[in-house]
Amino acid sequence: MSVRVRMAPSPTGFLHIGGVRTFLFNWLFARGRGGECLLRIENTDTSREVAESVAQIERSLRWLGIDWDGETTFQLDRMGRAQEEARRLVAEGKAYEDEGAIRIRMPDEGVVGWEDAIKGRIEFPAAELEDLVLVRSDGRPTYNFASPLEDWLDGITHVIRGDDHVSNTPKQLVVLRALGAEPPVYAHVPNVFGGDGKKLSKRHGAVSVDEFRAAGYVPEALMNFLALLGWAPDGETTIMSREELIERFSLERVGSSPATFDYAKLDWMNGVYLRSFPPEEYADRLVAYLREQGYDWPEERIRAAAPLVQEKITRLGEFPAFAGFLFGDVEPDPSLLDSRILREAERALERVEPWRADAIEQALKALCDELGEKPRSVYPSIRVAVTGSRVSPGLYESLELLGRETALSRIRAAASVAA
RNA sequence: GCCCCCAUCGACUAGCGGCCCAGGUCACGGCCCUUUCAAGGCCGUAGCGCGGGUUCGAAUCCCGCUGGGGGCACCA
Repeated sequence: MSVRVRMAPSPTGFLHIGGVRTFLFNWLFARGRGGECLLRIENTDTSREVAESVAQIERSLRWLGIDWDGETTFQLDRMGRAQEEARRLVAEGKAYEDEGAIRIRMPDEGVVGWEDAIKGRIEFPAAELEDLVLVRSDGRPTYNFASPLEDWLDGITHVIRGDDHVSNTPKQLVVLRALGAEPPVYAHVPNVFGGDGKKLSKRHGAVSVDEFRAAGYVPEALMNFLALLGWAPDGETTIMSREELIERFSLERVGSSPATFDYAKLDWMNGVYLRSFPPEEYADRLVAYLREQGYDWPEERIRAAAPLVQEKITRLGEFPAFAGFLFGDVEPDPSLLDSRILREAERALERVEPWRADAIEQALKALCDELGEKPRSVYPSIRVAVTGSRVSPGLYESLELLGRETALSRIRAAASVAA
């Protein structure tokens, strides 16, 4: 039997990272088995749905590298079919009308249960189930009717969704049974928390895919990190390519307890990916990122700066603050400047030929010897004068890139304002 | 209130009765390297929620408790 799953976001604004993790599990599961992965928008409620948010959802998924088969479908499009099926159930005596709405009869004894692919056997006492509204009095189907109905019509074999749907499952199982449908395999993945044991939300940090993108995370890292939230191939492996993720993913190894989103670990992992890119690719990504964020800095200069920061920043978003001195003026803090050292540095640097990092290094080292000081006591002043900060990329490379003229004029200017 | 789910270092997890006085990764601490910051190397702190069982033997199985989460709509 070939596998078919579906990702079913509700079109309420942005794409939440917790939901993305669930979609990722669907996607990895399907792709790992040569199956299909559908994208279905769950909008039985017309008032809330917005075309724009659907477009945003699609854009976010694509950016992450999650694709889907066929056209995006809308739950609402099958309203007619839902009404038809509901009427059929009434005719068969399995449902009944109630003040203009149609309700299904729930069994009133025994249990309704299933073998959850992640949580194992789950059962609900039938007495807990109330006769569910299938179709509202205004004719629109409810979620708990439309969703299983569509799963059936679409031939969904595995419903992999959030934990919060566990209590909907018995209802949907009854609906499916009444419809005469073979129920799919259900797999309920635990929630994602933010540090305090509460559902991940804005107060914990970034939550939408767009925010992570804007902060300079790369999709490979985000995907790798998300995959490991609640799933592990073994106890050792942490860095895995998209292909490896697909190959190794399995529902059996998804844990049943909720996971906490650890931003620090994501940062670390993003750094691992950033450092692993070949220099040209790193530069490509950096340029694309800065363009996306609206920086109009010259591309050649960004490319030249890329190697200076690749080992040092963990998110592309750190680039402007870290290497911005290469693209605009600086305002060094006078109290961090030493005019004597700066004048000596100016003198030493004037004669450097050619203006390259290695020659600059020689000159500066020689200066240190001359002054009888350690680099650590003479460099800070120069660094601050030239980069505007005590933290920066390598000093020699920074000076080279900046050019002799700019470098010297910054040093001169700094010397004159030094405290 | 009722129903359902969950429970290993601060975090993600490995562990599916003996190989575990519990392993890996992040974070944290120390040392080394070092022009700052990173990166890298080495070392370290830290955990099976509690109480009963079952068993020769339990982190692993069972029961209870406690704690956390989710759900009880003509929302999705």
